[in-house]
Amino acid sequence: MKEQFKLDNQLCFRLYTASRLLTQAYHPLLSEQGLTYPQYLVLMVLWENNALPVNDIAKRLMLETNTVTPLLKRMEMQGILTRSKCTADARQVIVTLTEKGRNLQNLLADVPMKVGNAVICKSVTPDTVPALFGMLDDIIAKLDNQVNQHEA
Amino acid sequence: MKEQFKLDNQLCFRLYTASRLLTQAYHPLLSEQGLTYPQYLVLMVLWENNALPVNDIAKRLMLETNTVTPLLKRMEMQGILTRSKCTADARQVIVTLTEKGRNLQNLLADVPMKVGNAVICKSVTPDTVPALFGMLDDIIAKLDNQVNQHEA
DNA sequence: TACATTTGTATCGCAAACGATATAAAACAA
DNA sequence: TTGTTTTATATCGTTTGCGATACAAATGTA
Repeated sequence: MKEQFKLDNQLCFRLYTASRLLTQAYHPLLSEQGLTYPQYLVLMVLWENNALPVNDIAKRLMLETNTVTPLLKRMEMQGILTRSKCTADARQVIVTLTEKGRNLQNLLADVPMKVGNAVICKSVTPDTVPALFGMLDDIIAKLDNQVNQHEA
Repeated sequence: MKEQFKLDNQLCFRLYTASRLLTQAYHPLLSEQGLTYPQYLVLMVLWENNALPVNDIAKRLMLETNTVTPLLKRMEMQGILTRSKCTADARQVIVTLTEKGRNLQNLLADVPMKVGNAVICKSVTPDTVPALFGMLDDIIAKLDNQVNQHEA
């Protein structure tokens, strides 16, 4: 059995598992407001930028529009945001938060702290988080470059 | 805008994105053999342990059986493994690799190195990977405990 | 202007994930 | 032994992700 095939030596499996479990930690907090984790991500983007075209939201989340479009439609049906054709460029769909969407920030005010506390452990503390962020950001940048280079 | 709601301050979004992008890096290599990344994870478990009940596979991957069962059925249809009732305990379904499933290890021999090279970057090197593994393992253990305690 | 190309978004199909629930077999208890 | 609980899997429904593709609007070009 080659060492490289052992599950315990896989970075991807760790990222995949940590991502799933941390997303699950959000679940009870978000479902109180009828939200999923990807919907919460869209909200964070729109809280920073009240109105954006679909493409900008997708780029910010590093997702494809074919993932984001149905997600936005579901959020529109919940009255969290509106989708409207841009007059300047009729191809674009501008996504705008509603009052309800903006107000969700207040209703979710304690989510970041609760989830933050849930991950604090021996090796992950306010002191070490910047290093962890740095490594993850580097991995993301490296992989993103490779995908983009492959396309070009 | 509260600092805690900014996308750039989110651990979960980084894990989620890094996981997705790294899984995408596997895609061209795995699709050559008609495999998906979760199927590759199942293979790694079974290469370590030629035959296992469904539950053991699910526990090793920290997934629910309702995720693993359909995954295994698809792999069975591809002739990678077999699913058979256990005679000692008729509730269990024992999953066993076929010759084809075992042989996939040879066909995928260069995958770990290729993907490994794809993530090497400034802050992620053979020297720093152990620290990264440690932090991710701690996060996973902490979150797993909280879920299990919540159940008990 | 006419035509080709690019861009922005959406549709389609399939494979995960996972909460909720069902079902049968085993283990346990009265 | 009978009834209850637990265990191992599976089914169902919904939401993601994403590759492949479609399509209309905008842009570039001959």
